Amino acid sequence: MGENHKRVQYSSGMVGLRERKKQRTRQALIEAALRLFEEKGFEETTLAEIAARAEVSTRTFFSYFVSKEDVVFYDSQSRLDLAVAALAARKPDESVTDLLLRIIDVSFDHVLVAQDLTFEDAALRARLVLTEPALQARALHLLFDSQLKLARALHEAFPERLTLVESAAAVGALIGAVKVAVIANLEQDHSLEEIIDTARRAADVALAGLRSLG
Amino acid sequence: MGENHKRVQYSSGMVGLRERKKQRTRQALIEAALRLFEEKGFEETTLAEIAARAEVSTRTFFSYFVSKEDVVFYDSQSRLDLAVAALAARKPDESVTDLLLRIIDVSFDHVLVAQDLTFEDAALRARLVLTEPALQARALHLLFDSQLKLARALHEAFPERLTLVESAAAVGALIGAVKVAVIANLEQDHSLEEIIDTARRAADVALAGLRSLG
DNA sequence: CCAGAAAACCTCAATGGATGCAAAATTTAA
DNA sequence: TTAAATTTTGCATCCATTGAGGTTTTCTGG
Repeated sequence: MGENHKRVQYSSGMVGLRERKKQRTRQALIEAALRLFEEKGFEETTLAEIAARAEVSTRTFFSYFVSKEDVVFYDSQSRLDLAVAALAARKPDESVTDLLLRIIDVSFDHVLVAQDLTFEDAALRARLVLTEPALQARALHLLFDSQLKLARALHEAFPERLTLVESAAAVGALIGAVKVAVIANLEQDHSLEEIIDTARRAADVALAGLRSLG
Repeated sequence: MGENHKRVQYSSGMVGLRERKKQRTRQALIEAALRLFEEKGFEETTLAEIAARAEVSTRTFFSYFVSKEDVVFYDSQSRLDLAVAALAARKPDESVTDLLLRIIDVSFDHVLVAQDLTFEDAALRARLVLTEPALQARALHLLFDSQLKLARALHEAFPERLTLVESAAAVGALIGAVKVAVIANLEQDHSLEEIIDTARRAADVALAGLRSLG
């Protein structure tokens, strides 16, 4: 048994073993948590159980997620990044409303393809968020933060055309309309297509007013 | 010492001793909590301290409020009632947008006069909610619930004119616009008048679109 | 291959919010 | 005055979250 442990040379873009292990631990925690939430519910699952299934100590959980709720929203950051990127990549001739519509579309696409990480967790997450008050509160908080960041980004994208207040009002109106409409309607319809349709109708209501902004 | 303990006769509308004591305990808990949050911050205040200052047991706190955060929002229910009442008391000729504007106004008036319960707690509460993440999450959750209820009430007020989705979109757009705009702007201005002005401008942006609903 | 240095992990202990339960105190109604 | 109904209280307990200190693993430069 000889030389099979040559020194690894890290070229740019290459990640070391440490980093890879971290990603694996993170994934293990996410999967463990989601499976357990699915099997026995959010409240009924303890952190000790999650950590045990992921084979780490309870303490370690908190170096990956700030709270038990947070593990459910593991991809919220990348989602926001996506929206902000869509905003930054605007075409010079694009109107504000077109841009906003495109952001809505990009977000929905993201839900549909779920490139980010595996599973059909989208449905599970939706069920959990709709069911568990703690998760609902966390979701609203994250969404709100995203709105603020989007509003600032929008204002910076159109500094001459939109004031900060107008940007915030636009983002708030659009997302607020979609959010409340979708949730209010959620007890009736079920298919993803219907939900997306509801969202679009709500967005239209909100956007009609935003067109006056130019 | 003789007869100074005659039996109290309860006439209609009169509340018994039990009920009055409950109200007093509730008030004591609210005041104790707010004072302590003001003095040492939300996180730094323990339930034991709140209960001690209100002169009840720690356990009793939880028969009045479901959580530590909840004390801060002691009047959220009556606020919602107010808005729903304003909605129910619509004039037959009033348009949807006028009605929505009136609800916004009613809510602001409520902040300004604070008839409900005492103090200039409004400012303290605003500071706390803006500062403490736990309170912010709770506030967003309560606000969201209110929006859903308002949306349903609006739909029932105009069953022929607005679908549930349209009602929800309208409420979500209006409140979403106001909320995000006010918060986004909060770092700059300070006076209550400026804030209300910001809110009105945001409401205008959202309302412009809602007019298309009739 | 080896010796730090740095990063991740682990164990242990403590804090504090929240809940269930049964006994004790208080208020109401008869 | 007494019994029923309601509140309050004193535990006991659960569990999320955090801090401290020590151990293992990975990385980096000889």
